[in-house]
Amino acid sequence: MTTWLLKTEPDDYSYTDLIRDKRTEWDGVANPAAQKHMRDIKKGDEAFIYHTGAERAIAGIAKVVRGAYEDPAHEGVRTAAGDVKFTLFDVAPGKAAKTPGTLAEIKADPAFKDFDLVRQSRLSVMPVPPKLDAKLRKMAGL
DNA sequence: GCCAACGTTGGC
DNA sequence: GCCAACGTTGGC
Repeated sequence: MTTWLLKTEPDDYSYTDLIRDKRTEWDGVANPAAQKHMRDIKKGDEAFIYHTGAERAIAGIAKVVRGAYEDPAHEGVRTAAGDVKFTLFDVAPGKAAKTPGTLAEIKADPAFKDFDLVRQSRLSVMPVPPKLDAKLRKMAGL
């Protein structure tokens, strides 16, 4: 069981949209580093949904209802290492955050100093180490 | 609105 | 295969 963090621009797709849809394919990720992480996403994993843009806060947590599978839009494309290059996974809403776990709050805690969200601001899919997972849940009231 | 950090593209 | 130019993301 791994916990992930998924970034989204709420104007494009927000946690509220996920609640409305009840389930969605997490697509639109082209970045190779993010795709590398996505291949490891399994059914039963959980994922914080983080809103970028003006919000910069955790909006809620989602459940992975279908683990990584090949994106039919890019079928047959492989990486140099022979992995499926483009995968998708499906998520369903979990709980909405009671309190926003803001980026400012995250940055204020030295434990997050090496976290990808802080270190590599452009990465859109990243694993959350267990210690940070617990802290984030506390911050967001999840 | 700006710009740093990073990815991608295309000419060589 | 390198790298300069260009495009994009996301925090500020």
